[in-house]
Amino acid sequence: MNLFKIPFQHHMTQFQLIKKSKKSRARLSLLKTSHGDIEGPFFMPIATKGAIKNLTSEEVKSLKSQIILSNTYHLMLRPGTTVIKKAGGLHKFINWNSPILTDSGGFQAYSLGERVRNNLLTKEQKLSEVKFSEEGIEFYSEVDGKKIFLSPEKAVEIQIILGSDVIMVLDQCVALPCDYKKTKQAMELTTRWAKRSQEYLLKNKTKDQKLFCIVQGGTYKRLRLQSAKDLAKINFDGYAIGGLAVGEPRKKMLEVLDCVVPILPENKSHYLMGVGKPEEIVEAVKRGIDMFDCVIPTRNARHGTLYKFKVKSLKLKVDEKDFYEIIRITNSQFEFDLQPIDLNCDCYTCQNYSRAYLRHLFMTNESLGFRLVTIHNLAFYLGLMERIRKEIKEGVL
RNA sequence: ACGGGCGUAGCUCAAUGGUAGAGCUCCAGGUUGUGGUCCUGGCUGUUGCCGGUUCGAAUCCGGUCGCUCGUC
Repeated sequence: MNLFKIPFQHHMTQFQLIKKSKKSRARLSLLKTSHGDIEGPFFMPIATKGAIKNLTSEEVKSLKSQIILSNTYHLMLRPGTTVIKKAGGLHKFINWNSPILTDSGGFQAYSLGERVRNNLLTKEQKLSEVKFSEEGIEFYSEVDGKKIFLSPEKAVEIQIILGSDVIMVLDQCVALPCDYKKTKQAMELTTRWAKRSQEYLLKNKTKDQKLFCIVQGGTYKRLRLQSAKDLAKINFDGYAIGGLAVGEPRKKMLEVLDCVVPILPENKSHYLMGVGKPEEIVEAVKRGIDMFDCVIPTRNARHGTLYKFKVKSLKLKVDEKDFYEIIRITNSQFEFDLQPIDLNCDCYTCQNYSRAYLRHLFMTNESLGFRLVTIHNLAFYLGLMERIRKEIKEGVL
């Protein structure tokens, strides 16, 4: 019997702007969720299928990751919502008590479409097209080839069941280069889907689950502006920028941020999806972005590419892109190198293991190697965000 | 001592008379809301050595050196 059950309050402050930099558009923020508050700018490690590859939830927590990202599309295929519902939601299922953001599946449709277009699928995989319509997206399961239909409502419904703290709207991401007309259609469809998503969520949610919309429009400034304006008229909990870092020059990406971020609601989260390299993250923070996610630290770890700060000083000279370096651990120069990846890193890997040992683990294909360097790369990315927050606090960035 | 087998890239081996190759190693790149423990390139050769046959030899023949197995 819970007599003191507090009803969900829509009016509570969910996003707090702590500080605005005077040197750039960078900001310190606090995003409040029922699984805890998140200090921004922050980075979300990727747990597509409900796991940061090679790590336990406890390990990710001990790295001080404030939030992780999972994926609607992958989880609806396997294990399916029935299992997760029975487990009591995704948090309980994967033993992660902190916030979770779930991506909607729109990007997976785009990615699959690209693979079909470029003939990158293996013979066993079906060469079926991805079809976008007003109603939603039709594509085929990678698991058993079964036809799958994802509408904006369906995507939200699944994310409600997953229990994610931040729900992403279904969107249409276009492959670059893409002509103006097609880009415009995709952008407008994404906005209509965002409205439908919100209507569905407001009718069906029973607890604090935020909804983020997604700005589209390719590399056309006019379309990006229209997208941002249209979405800003609707009261979403956060504003994501999608469809970037998909092959366009970095300069283009920053130009889009320069024109879009200033017209997003100031008192809401700004999320740059899928980005990026360390220097890109810093540049985006300076343009007013609060949230990031990217596969780079975890995927590159598995491919033997490690990240290391070059300078001890907290000052990031990001314009010269010289504040970090890359180590390819399989290079023979590390065969006898008994020092840690980074002497100044306090991660579990650097405290206990040498480059020579990590190289040995990679050369012999021991899965422990993947675990240890994934831990380090995430420590690097999360440490980068910590430095960024500190520099904004100190008025440096 | 006799008989058989083998000798090709740093390593393991392909190529049976017609442009000397692969895998691993090594080196250099790449990876951006994970369908990826992956992808792209690059370096490396007096084919043990000497001679012969042939338009042409890693390949066939003779010799020689080395390794290996077997028999006495």
